[in-house]
Amino acid sequence: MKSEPEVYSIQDLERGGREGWEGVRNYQARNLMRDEMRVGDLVLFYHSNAKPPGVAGVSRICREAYTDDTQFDPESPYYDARADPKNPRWVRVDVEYVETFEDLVSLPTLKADPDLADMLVTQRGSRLSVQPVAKHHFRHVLGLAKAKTRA
DNA sequence: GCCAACGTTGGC
DNA sequence: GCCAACGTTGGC
Repeated sequence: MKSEPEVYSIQDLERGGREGWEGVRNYQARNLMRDEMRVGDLVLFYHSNAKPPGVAGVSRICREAYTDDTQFDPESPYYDARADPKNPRWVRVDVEYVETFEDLVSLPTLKADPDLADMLVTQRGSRLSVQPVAKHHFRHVLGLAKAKTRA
């Protein structure tokens, strides 16, 4: 899951412990949250629009998809005038803090790793804010993070 | 249902 | 700040 750290970072999650992942306004991302994410699933927390961008840590799904009510709030930046309270179109999940990597695993690092050549986030033009991660990719990224921590 | 125009994302 | 990628909108 991607977040701009200036808006919401892994450090914010560490402080708060838990957060509703609101504001996703893309159908593909929504469908992933609604159909794939289950309590206990681990999440790579990615800092986008950062210098450098990359995976900053790990979080975990602690509540499955439910209505993202910011869609009905005209004051919210995530307001969607077309959303119908009787048939909400956007959902959020809740995530909880797991860990912060000692050093962020940067996008250039991910892109340079042949084992991650087919990971979605390393693909050109990959801008989906919620992406499925293959188990072996997940483990590999954790391995990179641990290696950095030991060094 | 096509597709051009437009808006957003996000790396660089 | 630029711009490639790509999603959405709306005219037809």
